Amino acid sequence: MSKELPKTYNPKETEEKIYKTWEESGFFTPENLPDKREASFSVSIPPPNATGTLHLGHSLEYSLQDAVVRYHRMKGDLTLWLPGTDHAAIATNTKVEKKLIKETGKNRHAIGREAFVKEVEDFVAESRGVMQKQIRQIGASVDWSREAFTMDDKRSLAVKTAFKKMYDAGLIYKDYKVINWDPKGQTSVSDDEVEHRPEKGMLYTFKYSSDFPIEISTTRPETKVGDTAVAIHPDDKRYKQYIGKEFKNIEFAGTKLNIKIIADENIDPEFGTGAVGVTPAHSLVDADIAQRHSLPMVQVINEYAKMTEEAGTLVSGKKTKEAREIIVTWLKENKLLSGEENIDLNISIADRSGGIIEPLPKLQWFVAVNKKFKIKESKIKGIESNSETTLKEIMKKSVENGQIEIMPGRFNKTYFHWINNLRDWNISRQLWYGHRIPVWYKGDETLCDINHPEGSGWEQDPDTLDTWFSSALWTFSTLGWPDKNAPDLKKFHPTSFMNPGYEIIFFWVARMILASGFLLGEVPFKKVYLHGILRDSKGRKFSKSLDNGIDPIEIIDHYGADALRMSLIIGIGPGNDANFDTNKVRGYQHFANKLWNIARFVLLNVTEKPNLNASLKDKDQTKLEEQKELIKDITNDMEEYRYYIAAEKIYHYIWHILADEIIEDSKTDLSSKDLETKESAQRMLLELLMNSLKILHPFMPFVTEEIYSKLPNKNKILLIVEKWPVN
RNA sequence: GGGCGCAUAGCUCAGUUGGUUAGAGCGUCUGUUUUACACACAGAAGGUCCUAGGUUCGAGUCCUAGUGCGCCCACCA
Repeated sequence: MSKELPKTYNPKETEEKIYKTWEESGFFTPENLPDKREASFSVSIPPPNATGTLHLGHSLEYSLQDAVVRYHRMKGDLTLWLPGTDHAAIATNTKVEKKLIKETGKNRHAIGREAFVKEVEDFVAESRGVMQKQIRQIGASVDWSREAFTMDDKRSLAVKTAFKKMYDAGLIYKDYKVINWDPKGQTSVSDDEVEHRPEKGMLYTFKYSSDFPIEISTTRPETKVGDTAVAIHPDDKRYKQYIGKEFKNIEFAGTKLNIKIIADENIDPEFGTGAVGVTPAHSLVDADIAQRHSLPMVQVINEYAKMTEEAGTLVSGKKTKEAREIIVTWLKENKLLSGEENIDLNISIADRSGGIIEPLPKLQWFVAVNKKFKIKESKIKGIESNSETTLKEIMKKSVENGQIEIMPGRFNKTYFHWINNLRDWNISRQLWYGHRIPVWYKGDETLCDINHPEGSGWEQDPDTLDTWFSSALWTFSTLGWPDKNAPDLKKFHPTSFMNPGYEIIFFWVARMILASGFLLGEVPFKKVYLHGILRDSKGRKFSKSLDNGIDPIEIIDHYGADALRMSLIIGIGPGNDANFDTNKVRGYQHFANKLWNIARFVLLNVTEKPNLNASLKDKDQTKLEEQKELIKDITNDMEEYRYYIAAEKIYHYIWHILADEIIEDSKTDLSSKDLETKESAQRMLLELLMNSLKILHPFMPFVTEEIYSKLPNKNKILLIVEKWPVN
């Protein structure tokens, strides 16, 4: 070799150049891959939110996915890794509105829907550029020619088509129901977007009036002006005599209540007084009771968490918190309050805005998960074509029968538990950024269609869709669906591997299974490898308030992308949280340098034209065979998705076997005057190094590719398309 | 209230189906310019694998109970 390698490996000089070489080679696109490839292997990237820059959690995700993808590419599969971004309606809407207020002092209403959406689109375009650059820097071998966005034209068509198909099947319906309302974000949210936070509260026990026979308990006295019933357990002897009685025009805190006494199995006679004041409009549980007993619904709280006129003269127009105090005072003054007790309770919070959820009755769109429909074509085991099924059953069977394997297996339980308790999915949001609901109204007419209906006077539903509705279609909306004959769809769906965080198993994984099952009659992916949360070195979550965020680009600048990737794979098993420590990254930076110097040593010891067919001495042959055995073992680990173990074994082999033992031992042979001895040693080292580069490449693609380019025994243009050494 | 996870070297964590002297990174100590690498090499110290029982020829690994952390789900009003 003519040129001397520098003493130390410099990732900064190498990485950008190498990534460019890969992109220009076209090998990220499966159609351009060399050799005949039968089996396809496809991965959809979990699309990062278009809200801004990527964090280390993304690096974790891409490090593993890229390793998986590169392994399969080398194995000879027709390999596709499809990139893209998610418009993240609620998150982006919030972020841009905040920015707008900060910069101009105007909120979205002040500038209007059209101008606001434009504002968001500009922001998103900019963010996406940053994110694309970051994905390149980590070395992700994604097919940029297929890049997708959940709001682009193709995905919009998919969303509208999916909506219409579900609407036509009767699985999407509009209804006036009690939903989770976020007064801060001014939108409804689904059950999954509600978080619970423990808080100290007060349990008040009282009667509506002095001549009302039953005491009730509540933590929310302000809602009691909306009560229409008192529920008791049917077997409760204390109250049995009152069942069915109605008390009309009870004077209560500035309003008049009509209370019916009803019996319901779900009431716990042991709790409180054993009697519940039923508030159908402001409790999801009470709304269920109300429905069972056909109780009237009185809305006493509005969208701004203030009391309505219906709430009566005493509290009308007040905030809920003030109303509570007023009513408690009124109860005390009228000697109706018999108990106040400190109690631990959970309050509901909207996960995005942090607003306190107020259950409200509202006209919203829902996906019916328990409603039966006839599935035309099903490849899901346990669900026959042309049979009746439900979305819930699709979600259940797809996993139950093993067509989808979730790793680690313990999450199966979580998944099934969620499905069993699942209620209809509220998919409408009162936001401006997102896919607009493809339904139009004209007078009494309602029309669901992909395009604006012909004729004038049609007005589109103002609501937008839950962002997860479009994400649910991701594995196939990116492959040409709704064109059922799209070549990509045929070749690459179901996808092979999906690598999301466990925190979105409900939001996303379950919804993808639902959507793919209904629309395609098949599963969206075969393997779900869940990853955990990456925390800081002290085990704390990364958060803005702690200001402990680490920019992956800084780490890459300092230690190299290979080192970062390695540190995010080794020792991090599926579904486990991990702490991020720069010391670990530094360790693998040293490893990259070690490999570099192994290559230097080997290249220093081979002639310009080494004899690649030199006959091998027995001991050298043995070294090759031992390495083969190790590679078999590693390959087995990778087939079983134990990348976190495989990478460590490779590390150990290269450093402590190849460098510490084999190279050390070879030094005498390399300086031998016997040509055969010398050439045998040279050949052995070249082959061991070559194989080491191949097996390490999925994990540390840059440094291995760079070294590969300098080796005399390469037989491909680039390492990325080299053949995996065993099969 | 239901479900799940974790507890292994000073620190952060691996340990696949139970099988020889329990591993990695970082840290500590002692040496060493040696055909590459001081981002290195040679060597060393450091572990009752949370506790107590049990199964087994054999347990960090399986079972039971307990202790301490952590997570998820759930509107006991």
